[in-house]
Amino acid sequence: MTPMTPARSFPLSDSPQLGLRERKKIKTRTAIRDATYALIREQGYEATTVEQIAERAEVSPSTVFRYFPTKEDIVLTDEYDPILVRELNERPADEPWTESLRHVMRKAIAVGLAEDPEATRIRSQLMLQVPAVRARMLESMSVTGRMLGEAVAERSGRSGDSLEVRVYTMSLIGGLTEVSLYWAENDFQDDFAELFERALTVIERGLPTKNP
Amino acid sequence: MTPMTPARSFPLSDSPQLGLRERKKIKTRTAIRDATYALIREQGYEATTVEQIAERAEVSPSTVFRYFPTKEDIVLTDEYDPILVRELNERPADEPWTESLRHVMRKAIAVGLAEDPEATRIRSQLMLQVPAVRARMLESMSVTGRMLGEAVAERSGRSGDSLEVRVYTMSLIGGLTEVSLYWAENDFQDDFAELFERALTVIERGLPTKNP
DNA sequence: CCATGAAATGAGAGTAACTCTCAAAAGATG
DNA sequence: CATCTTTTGAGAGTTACTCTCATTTCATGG
Repeated sequence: MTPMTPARSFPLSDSPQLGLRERKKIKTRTAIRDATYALIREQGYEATTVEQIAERAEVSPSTVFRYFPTKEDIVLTDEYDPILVRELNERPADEPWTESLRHVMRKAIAVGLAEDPEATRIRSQLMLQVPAVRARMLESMSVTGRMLGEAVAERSGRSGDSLEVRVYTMSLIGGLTEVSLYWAENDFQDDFAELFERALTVIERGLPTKNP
Repeated sequence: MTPMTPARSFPLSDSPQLGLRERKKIKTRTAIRDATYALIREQGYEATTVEQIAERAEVSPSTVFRYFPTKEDIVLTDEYDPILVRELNERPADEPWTESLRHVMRKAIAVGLAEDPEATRIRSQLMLQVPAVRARMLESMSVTGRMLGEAVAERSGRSGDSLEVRVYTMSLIGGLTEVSLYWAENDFQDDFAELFERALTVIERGLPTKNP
């Protein structure tokens, strides 16, 4: 659920019994991300260079690239996909899986919006304005799609590699991405959850013809 | 329908009463594309530099960038989107528009496969292997989606900007993109048109649950 | 057929995202 | 504290892409 989940790494205040090394890694990771968001807010995406990001995050440019393969990824990457899938697997097994999906997505959206609304908004905005970001976003959505596909497959008694499952999940993802775009285009004025419900309805039931 | 349409420019043997200038432009355009396809076939995508492309096409690197904004676009761009939309608009107005879509897509696929099967295959392959290409492909599909959306909107008595139309077309596009990927992954052994039909069915009717 | 204007091209310099390599720094471990 | 491993920084190199300007190439009217 890349577009509406927050950017932060994990639990961040409580870092359990991880070694100092691991904790530092998490810290630089979020430092880089925070620096990036700040700079983008100030100057926009294109004007922000990786060198500037490195400077503000107080690391070397090399390190930035070690943590994020591309500049777009700094903005886009999150760690919520596995959580999302786990959540889906925990739904009661006899629930129709479209309904499960609905629940899980709804929850993901709620959490994302609550936990880091700014990041969520910045992401959607960039998705709208910067083609490279949008492209990469779709790409990463397709990864999410594959994970969902696995879960869906299990439930629906098909293989995750089957054409049917893949087409279905990707069409789902494609549709939902469009919701984010629509939301951003209208300056975040609509209620995201409601847009999402409408979208799900369309995807499930198709587009009723108004003039037959 | 970017992924399954050929790369060639227009009519190419018969260049009507276009000025010499226009004809030359078309020629360099296809020269660049042909050079690119050839080099990719020989060395792969990453290993092929724009400089090499320019050299083989006998133009300067500057010119390559004048014709195609990015390297990925050389592979991906086609001029069939408007044709596709026109075709859609020419379907009988009383035909259910899902049926119209079906017809039009089917035709696009047939034409694309017939006219330039190699380009079609190379594209799908690159989409599979090169993330940058796949990303850009999805991006360009979303443009196609918007055009389709306009047409669909007119038919279904909604605005092309409505959330419903946008979600619907993007989910359609997303699903169909997945068909190309699936096809490429399985080494083009399946019958594309048949895969496409199966995908449309899933999109229209949803995924029937096998174990309720 | 040539002169003038407009458009396309090439050459070259510049930027910024990435990649690779290697030596120095910092955390883990006994 | 000594050693081993992982992480970092520095720097050089590649390549996609941008901009500018002089030169060439086509279009056009006389």
